[in-house]
Amino acid sequence: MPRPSRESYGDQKPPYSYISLTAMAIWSSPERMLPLSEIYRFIMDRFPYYRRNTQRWQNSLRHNLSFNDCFVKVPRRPDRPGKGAYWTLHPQAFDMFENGSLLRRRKRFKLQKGEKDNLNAELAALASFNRAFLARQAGAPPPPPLPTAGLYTPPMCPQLSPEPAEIPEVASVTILPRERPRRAFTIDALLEPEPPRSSPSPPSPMLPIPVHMPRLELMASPYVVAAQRYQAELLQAVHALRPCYLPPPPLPVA
DNA sequence: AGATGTTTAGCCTAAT
DNA sequence: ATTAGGCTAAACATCT
Repeated sequence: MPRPSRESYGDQKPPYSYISLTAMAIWSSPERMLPLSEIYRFIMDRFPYYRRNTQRWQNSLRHNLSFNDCFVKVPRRPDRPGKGAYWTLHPQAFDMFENGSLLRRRKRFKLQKGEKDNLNAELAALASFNRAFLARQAGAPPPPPLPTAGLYTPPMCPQLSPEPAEIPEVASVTILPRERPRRAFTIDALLEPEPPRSSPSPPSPMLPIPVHMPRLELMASPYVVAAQRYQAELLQAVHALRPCYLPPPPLPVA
């Protein structure tokens, strides 16, 4: 059976739920996170059906983003102003779909109360860090250009092939075992120098999970990695402003 | 003002 | 019959 092409649904409604469509969009992006407008654009580009009645389905999609724990809202980094936050997938939500099929979910992804509280605390700390950074910047001369002024690429985030694989397609995705964030998301913790890295630990076993997605390797926690990375960049800038008060910037996460 | 985000509610369908 | 997932509408809040 030939695999259906990207546009094969034509003006017909594709058989994917909004959750699936949103997951596809997020997955297709190099950073594994997108602002709402980009999610809309992805869906409209690939599925002509959604070029009509935009108000209706976009309302539904926003409802899904807010309602489902599988989507995580990441505050924008302060040097990337714009409307709305970035949306990403919760790393534990990757096996939501039965047999990896995007056509049907295995079960609703629901975080435990404590997990949700922790996540919210992390993200709130991140947001307040951003506010503190902007406030500091407002009262000081602008910092030197940040090292990665262009496209932001999380270090552990592998790139898709330049032309993203057709979506959906059967592929094997490897999920790295969840690991603890190296730093807590508190201002104090972020202002501490990064602890020395121990010798590399032996590779952990991979957990192969078949899903209908482009081939890629997923890190444990995209938003955590992304957030840590940009906080490191911000700290470099802050350090340049107040060199006598702050510890040296963390080592580049290469 | 318009875009974005949150929440509640009701209806439908499929699975259990 | 009950439950869960999905879709839609709508009211409201917040942000740019």
